[in-house]
Amino acid sequence: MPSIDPIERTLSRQGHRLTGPRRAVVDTMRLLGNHFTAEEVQQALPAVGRATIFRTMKLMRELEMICQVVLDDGTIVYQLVGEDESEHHHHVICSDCGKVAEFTSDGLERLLEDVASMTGFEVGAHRIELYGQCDSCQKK
Amino acid sequence: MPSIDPIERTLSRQGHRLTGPRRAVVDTMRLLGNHFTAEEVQQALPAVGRATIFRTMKLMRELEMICQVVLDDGTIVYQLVGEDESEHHHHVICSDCGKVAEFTSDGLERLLEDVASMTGFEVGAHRIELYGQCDSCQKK
DNA sequence: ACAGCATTGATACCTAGTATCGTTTACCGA
DNA sequence: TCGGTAAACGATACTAGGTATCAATGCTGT
Repeated sequence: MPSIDPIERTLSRQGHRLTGPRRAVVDTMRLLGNHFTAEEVQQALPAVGRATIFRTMKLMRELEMICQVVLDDGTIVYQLVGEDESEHHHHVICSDCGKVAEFTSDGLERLLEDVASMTGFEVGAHRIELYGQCDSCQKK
Repeated sequence: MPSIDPIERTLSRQGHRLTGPRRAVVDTMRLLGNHFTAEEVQQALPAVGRATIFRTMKLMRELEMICQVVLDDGTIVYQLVGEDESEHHHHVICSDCGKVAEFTSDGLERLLEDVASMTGFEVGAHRIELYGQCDSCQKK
């Protein structure tokens, strides 16, 4: 009996069990909105064990259901990935409110190829994060 | 009586004391070569307190004498910044041997400006790290 | 409906770093 | 060169974010 929920569907289709704690974690992430820390998820779910929260988040990261974002001060937040936007993308992060936005850029990818060949590296992955002020924080 | 060492010179010119532990940390970093973790510095200097290692490394980061590099698995290494290459740059990291190389790219900077205006963000800082195989690891 | 294995919670542990605090020491000025 | 003093020190305890262990629980295919 596949659930209607796309995240839960993907989990079970990938051979993972659909347990109460997992559903709770997914629901909580949606409640928390744009971005959240592991600790926020944890505090919202005192009934779920700490290890389970981290295990579930790790699983979701592996299945690319959430992505990890490193803020400029080094703290780590996560964001749910929508079905449509699951393609390769990067993040712009507001240093004031912490809001995380996404962007894609073909130009960027091409430029990275150039850099790769210049340095003699064969580049497989990258981490790109931009920090600044979102438009609403600029207005304040 | 300014010392001949450029790093030590900068330290004292910026109003910081030139202590034994600080000299030891700087020397050790040079011995460790291309890149090193805080733990490696620590283990090479059992006589120096753990807190002092981290305090010194934090200070050096603030004075931009070393830069922090996040590896693809999340571990953090550091690299001494040469006097000449102290300008804005990014890192290419070998996933096999951990070697850290640097690059600069005006094109990249320009592209990031574009992305910024597209998303409505005013971007102040960024974190860019490329992961791959360096030429010598490719040959193996 | 039930066996079996994935998953769980509790707990201990880990890495990377910061805070506190009483002691030591580099440095500047006399 | 000799203090006085604030900066820096080591030891220690603590934090954040995450992993390892292991016995108990509970999904799920048949």
